[in-house]
Amino acid sequence: MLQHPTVDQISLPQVLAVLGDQTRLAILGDLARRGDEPLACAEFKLLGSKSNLSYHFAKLREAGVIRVEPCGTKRLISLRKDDLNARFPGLLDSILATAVTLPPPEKRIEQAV
Amino acid sequence: MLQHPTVDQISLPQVLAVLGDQTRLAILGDLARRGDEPLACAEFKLLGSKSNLSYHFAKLREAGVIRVEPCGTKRLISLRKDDLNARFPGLLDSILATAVTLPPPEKRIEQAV
DNA sequence: TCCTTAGTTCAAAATCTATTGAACCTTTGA
DNA sequence: TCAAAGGTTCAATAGATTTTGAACTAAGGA
Repeated sequence: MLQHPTVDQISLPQVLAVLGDQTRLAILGDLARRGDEPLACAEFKLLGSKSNLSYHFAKLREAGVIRVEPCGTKRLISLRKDDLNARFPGLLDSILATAVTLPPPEKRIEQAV
Repeated sequence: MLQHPTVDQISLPQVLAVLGDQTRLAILGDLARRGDEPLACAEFKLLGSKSNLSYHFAKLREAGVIRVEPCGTKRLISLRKDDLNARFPGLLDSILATAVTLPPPEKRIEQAV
């Protein structure tokens, strides 16, 4: 099973450090724009290579920002909205408000089909 | 004069990246605990060496998190509370709520007089 | 004027983070 | 059973960040 921190193991410095990155903020923006629907890793492919995304998902998961659940050959990514709200009230909302408006990193443009 | 970004130049990824660091979060915690009183650099000396703090203050200033004003031979550090609230409503408050409770980095303990 | 206080700057070293591609694993469907 | 889809892991590299100490600067007071 994939390791996820419990709510009280989520650390502010770690969450901030993990979200202080264009690619990971773009992942958050995509998740938020799609509502509460969990997305498979492949949905984010414009943001980087498979292995690079895998790295970013692990960072987000270890920090407690996303949940990753195996589902067949896929893995579904979802935001740990309730957990983050419980731990740091107001934080996620204020970040998402801006994250959904952020221009995506260069790569997405270059690789756009 | 010291360069400070204007309110609309403040960038979320940069603010988050800058605050995703124990030392800088501790600086924020100290500022918040002292109310709105500006503090001189030397007040933070338990958090690191002079040159190291100078580096962290520059990072915080460049990201738009603090304001640094010369005052005699000192420099007074203050939080850009209003500017951050205007740019990212709710963000600073939710971070401060936790930052003021955070255990200080190891160094402070070792160097405590 | 000279000294002290307070902080900056610089270059070097140490450390950490992100990115890549190749090889791999696991589940599912044919 | 085999192949494909969807991801992970690893080692290597590149790049960025943090830390250090020594040398420096600027303002204020004796």
